Amino acid sequence: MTQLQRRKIPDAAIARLPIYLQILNNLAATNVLRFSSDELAALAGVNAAKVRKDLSYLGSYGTRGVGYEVTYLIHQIKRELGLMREWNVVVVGAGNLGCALAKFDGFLSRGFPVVGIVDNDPKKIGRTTSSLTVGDVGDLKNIVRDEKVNIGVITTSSPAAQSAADALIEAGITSILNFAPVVLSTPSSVSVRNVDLGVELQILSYYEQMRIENGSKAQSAPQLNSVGA
Amino acid sequence: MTQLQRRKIPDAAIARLPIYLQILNNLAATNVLRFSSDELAALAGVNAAKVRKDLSYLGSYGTRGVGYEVTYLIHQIKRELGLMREWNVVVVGAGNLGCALAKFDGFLSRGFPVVGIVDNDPKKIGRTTSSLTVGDVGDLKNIVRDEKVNIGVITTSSPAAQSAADALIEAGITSILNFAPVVLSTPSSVSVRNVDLGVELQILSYYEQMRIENGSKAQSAPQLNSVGA
DNA sequence: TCAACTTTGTGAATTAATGCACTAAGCCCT
DNA sequence: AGGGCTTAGTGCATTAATTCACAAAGTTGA
Repeated sequence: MTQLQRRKIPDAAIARLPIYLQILNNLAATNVLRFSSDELAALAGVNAAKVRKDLSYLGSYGTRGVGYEVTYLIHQIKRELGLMREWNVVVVGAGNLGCALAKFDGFLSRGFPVVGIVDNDPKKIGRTTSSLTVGDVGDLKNIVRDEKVNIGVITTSSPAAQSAADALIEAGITSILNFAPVVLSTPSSVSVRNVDLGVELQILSYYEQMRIENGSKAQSAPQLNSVGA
Repeated sequence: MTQLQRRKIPDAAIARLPIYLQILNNLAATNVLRFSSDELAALAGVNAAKVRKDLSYLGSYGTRGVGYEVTYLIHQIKRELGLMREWNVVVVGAGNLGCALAKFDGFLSRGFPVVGIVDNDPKKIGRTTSSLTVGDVGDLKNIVRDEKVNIGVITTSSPAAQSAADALIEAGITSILNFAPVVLSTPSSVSVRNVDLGVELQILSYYEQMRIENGSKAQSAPQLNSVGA
């Protein structure tokens, strides 16, 4: 294998590419053909040099004096992020949130079809929600194999989250989106992103309190979150 | 005002304090009295030196050779994050997600009671969801004043999100949690945290693709997210 | 054809975050 | 009372991320 190892893009830049992509999709929808780093920076609320540097990690796709082509850049960002294909998702935990996500069309529309939902509660297994029937968490391995699942979403209660993660990993999943407010213990070969609303509110609380204490001289919260592994 | 400006804690540390807090609450619930930086580091999945540095921003509350007291540290973290009081929340957008959040008890249990929910759709206004009646977005200013709202949560569609933000800001809100996949334009005096599931999935997609391309030698996704302002 | 203008791409400086490694401090046991 | 052990606190080196500022490259118009 003399194949070139993929150029390493900084994590911080990777986290911004989806935001650029979303903005460019909006531009494309309004028939904008080109954009400059200044324009995208204004729309994304970041520094223009940062935009140029981020885009430069994809390759040299701009034209000096002109800017970047919307559709071409969309293509390049999608290629880099691995969005030229679909990634199948299974939801573990068929509670309020899990069911809401299973029927949420934002997943499918962005290329992440939810192909299964499971639970460990016999009362929930067998129920149908938006064309999916809740399966048994014990069948996860079969579901992952048969449905070619790539990503697991955990929407269980906190106490059940770790065993849900264990089951997903046992089934061969290497990417997890975790909504339970716990720190999952996983091998380093597995990617975990945490979404914890309580954490977000508590961060806001800090900056809000600071504004109150220091008058309004205080800084605001940074707009990127961090989800610890 | 010769009052000392509050010690500046790095943003990265602020984003970790809620995670420590959650772990310490679990320890307290199992009657653990003390912990060392090593133990908390293992539970939080971070470096022990980082834990010590983060906690040192709160003050010098550990005892060398012994560790930290669970309940005392909980108190200190809550004080620093502004969690000694409740912060009232209003939800803008009474769709699936908005209603789910309004009845989500994780908000209340962490000190963020949802005191109101509004929409601009006459068909939704007047409906009742878990002890709350959906109000008119036009009444936001009154609701914010009467209910002493501190934080606004945006769960509208993407096109409506900016005007929801404008309405919240007009009503005097300075902290916003945004679920719509758009970059809000807000004055720098307002704190915005974005939660975008599509972005999270796309970040996972990148690292998943990298694992496929480079064998499993590839790195995993960082576990902290970033939500740009 | 060339000068003026625009905008990318990037080296280099700066700032922020991380993690090592050591010192300081307190406990415990003999 | 004192030596050995443990662990907090932190200065410093390293790494990562951001931002500046400018050269390179292309466009446009005269």
